[in-house]
Amino acid sequence: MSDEQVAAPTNRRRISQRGIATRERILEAANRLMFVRGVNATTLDDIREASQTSKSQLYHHFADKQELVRALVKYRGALVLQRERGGLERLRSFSGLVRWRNALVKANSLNNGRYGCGLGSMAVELSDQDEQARSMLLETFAAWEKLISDGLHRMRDSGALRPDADPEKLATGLMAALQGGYLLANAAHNVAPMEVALDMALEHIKSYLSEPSGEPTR
Amino acid sequence: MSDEQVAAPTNRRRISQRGIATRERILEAANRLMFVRGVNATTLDDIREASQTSKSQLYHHFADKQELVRALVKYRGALVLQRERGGLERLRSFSGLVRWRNALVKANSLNNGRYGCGLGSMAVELSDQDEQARSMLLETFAAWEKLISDGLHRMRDSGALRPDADPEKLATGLMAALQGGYLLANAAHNVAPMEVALDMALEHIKSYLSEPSGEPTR
DNA sequence: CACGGCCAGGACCGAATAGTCCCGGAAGGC
DNA sequence: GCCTTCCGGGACTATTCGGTCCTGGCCGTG
Repeated sequence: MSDEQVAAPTNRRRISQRGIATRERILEAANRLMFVRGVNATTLDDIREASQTSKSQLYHHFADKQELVRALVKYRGALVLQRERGGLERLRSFSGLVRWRNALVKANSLNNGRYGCGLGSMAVELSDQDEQARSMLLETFAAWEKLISDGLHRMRDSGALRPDADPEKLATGLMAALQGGYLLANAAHNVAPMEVALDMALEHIKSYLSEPSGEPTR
Repeated sequence: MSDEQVAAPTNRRRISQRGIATRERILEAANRLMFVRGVNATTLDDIREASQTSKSQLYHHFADKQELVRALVKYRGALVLQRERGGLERLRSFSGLVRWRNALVKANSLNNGRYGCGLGSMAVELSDQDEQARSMLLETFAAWEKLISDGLHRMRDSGALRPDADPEKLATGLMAALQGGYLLANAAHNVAPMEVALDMALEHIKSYLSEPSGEPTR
């Protein structure tokens, strides 16, 4: 772990492109398998096989399973944030939110609602058993919510949202609806509940839109 | 399971009060432990120890761990529905919903948001690994939502809710907000997100209240 | 009061899975 | 072009945990 700190006299490069590729392959396999089976139900042998590597590599790149899981939390968090940045960074209007909603629903409908949210599932499974994983997930959720609330702030600044709208609370509510929607959709093997949940959150945000464009509740 | 059906000639009582008590003790212990550690992270030895019983009892009352987990799903589902029936059966007004919300938040705040919803956590952990458990959880969620939507129907029939309110969708949205709130609160070790989520859902329902009592959006 | 069935206890077994070790071989510097 | 260094492979070990089995004793019944 921290023995990279101990710089040997001769500049030794402990990084190698092949090594990085292997590490990536392991994480990618862990990501796939743990997404569908859950973290605890996935064995290291499953991962080894799926990643076309070996035990020694797993333990070369990760101290133990817990470390691998933590690395996965980081990995998956980065993936989600990157994806979400694409959909939210330029958010400036309500219709942008609708497009964002549609993209999430569409993606999840490919699985018929199964598996839920990569981050949400891990949060449920790990929050009570790995404090460090929990706090990383918490940060990721915060960053994700911030992408949303930043967009809402822009909408408020531009006058699209009324001044009394609270972007942070709206973002939290939307995130909860999203996560709850994922959860119910997973239990139902059907995206419908997720759609209903997101539509509720969007209607709630809609109720904070400024008058000009019409504010009929229905 | 169904071998009680096969009635032997002589009326043999296979039930005994002590046996029932033991079974109950096992389920109660499993309920407690799996609530805080999660299902997969709880071992049968943990349960045996916590319930002051032995291995043979576990396997006397349950065929295997999976059966125990399924029994727990039923057990916990019954508990939740019973609790929720108390809070929702007489629901007739918006303030009743607020009281219901407050009770849930208060209960969860005792854990500082930890552990989440007993049903929701199981749904996440089991949906991808036990089809039967998933469908039982799905039914339980449906029954829970029905308690809510029945109340909303009563409110609509009495004129408290506008005719264009859709009790089923509102109930699904509320349930998603609740589950998402539990999830975020668990990750944060803080009930705040759950409160925000529930308040969003309640405000959404509020927007469907009839005019007379005032309909200020804010 | 004796007998038989059911329940509690816990030692024991086997499989699965996390984690270790050693060797072969490729890559890159001297 | 050799030699050190690090990466990859997979056999091996240890442990945990689900599941079995045998023993003893309590309880109700004839």
